[in-house]
Amino acid sequence: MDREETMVCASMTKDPIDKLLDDAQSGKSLFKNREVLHFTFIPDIILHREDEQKKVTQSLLPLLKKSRPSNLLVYGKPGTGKTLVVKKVLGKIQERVKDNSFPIQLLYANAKEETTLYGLLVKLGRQLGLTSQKELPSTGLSISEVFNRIISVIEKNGLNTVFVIDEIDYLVELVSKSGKDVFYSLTRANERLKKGTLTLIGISNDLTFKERLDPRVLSSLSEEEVIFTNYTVGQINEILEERIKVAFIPDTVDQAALNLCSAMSGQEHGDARRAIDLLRVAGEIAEREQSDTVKEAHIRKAALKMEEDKETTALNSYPLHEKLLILGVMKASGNTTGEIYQSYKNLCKITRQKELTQRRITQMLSEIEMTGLITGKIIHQGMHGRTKKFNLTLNADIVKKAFKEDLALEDLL
DNA sequence: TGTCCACCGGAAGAATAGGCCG
DNA sequence: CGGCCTATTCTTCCGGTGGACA
Repeated sequence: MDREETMVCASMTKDPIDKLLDDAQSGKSLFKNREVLHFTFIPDIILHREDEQKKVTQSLLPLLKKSRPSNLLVYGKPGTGKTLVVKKVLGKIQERVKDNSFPIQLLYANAKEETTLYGLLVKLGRQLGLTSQKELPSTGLSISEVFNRIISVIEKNGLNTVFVIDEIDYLVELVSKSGKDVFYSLTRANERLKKGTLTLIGISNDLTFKERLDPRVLSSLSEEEVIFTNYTVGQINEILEERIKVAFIPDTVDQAALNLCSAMSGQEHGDARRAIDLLRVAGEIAEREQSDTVKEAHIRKAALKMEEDKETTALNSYPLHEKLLILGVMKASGNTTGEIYQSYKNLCKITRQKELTQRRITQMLSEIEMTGLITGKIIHQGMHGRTKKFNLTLNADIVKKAFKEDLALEDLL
């Protein structure tokens, strides 16, 4: 991608920018194939996941025989290849079944990316061909109506659908907020279908989320379970080596850098995604610095950069009032809820926004606290009442940098 | 020992924004 | 269009809290 874009620009010549670009291009590249360093790039071999692949495949075998497999629950920490394996297996099954008049429709949604239950269902519906606003409006219908429409498409076309819901633990949150029992309908949808089938594959990072689930739902959702273990540092090392072979020009990654990279992401979480991303970013940094090889220092820099980027995107994805509130936390004279609320009200006045009530603000603070951008702690001050004190966990400069682009906040920075 | 601060956080329902249907 | 539906966000209301201070 990057490379293509630069080429397009460079072909237009004359500009001083192009000069720079030309120079950069003629400088040596460390990469052979950068694509491979995206975790989601699926190579044919997914290392060290043989058991899991086998289990997932086994539980989905009925699809080949035109019958409905059990619903499936997949557990594992982030970066353990859960989604990759599921997608790979389903892809292969789809491939085999393509010509025997038994099409499999694959639907994928990530519950974390949707703020509402409705949004999640719509996302799934869209993949079933309910694309137009008319067929499936993005708001306004009742949940059960959306559900009925999805079911009726499946029925009408006699589809065999596989719903893959990533981070399904998050869906429990969404459901519990609105009280509707969509989960139940989903897991039991087959009883309503005369033609076509519906198989649910839930992917979860949180091993404890079962406890929060309605037992009726649980029994039908986790007919089969596959647990993905964390990668060990050694395994991550091998995975990286494998990708390095394809992605980099030979001998451009120092052994020390490789070791550091697998250690940094492996020890704590066993997270291969992070390891691969880290390596890619480090490679890019090294290249920009015109270094011949990727060194330990580049890995460290990359780790910093990734941390910052993560925070920046998290900050930017907040709605306006949450942003104002975060700024409020930054600018407040103290860090108790009352002081933060005052500060927030002030910012509202400046930006001419209607201020929300303190109740709502405390709720927002708790929500932001969940994501880890701020930390809160309840303290009792005797006569001076009870309050919760909040602290920003990130650097104020990063917040400023992140919010700079938001026009509504321009005056505040 | 009792008071009382300053806010917590649950519950309920109003407000808003959209779609249906006659 | 008007009446009625739902989902989601926000407000209103309020009982509850733990310890410093009188």
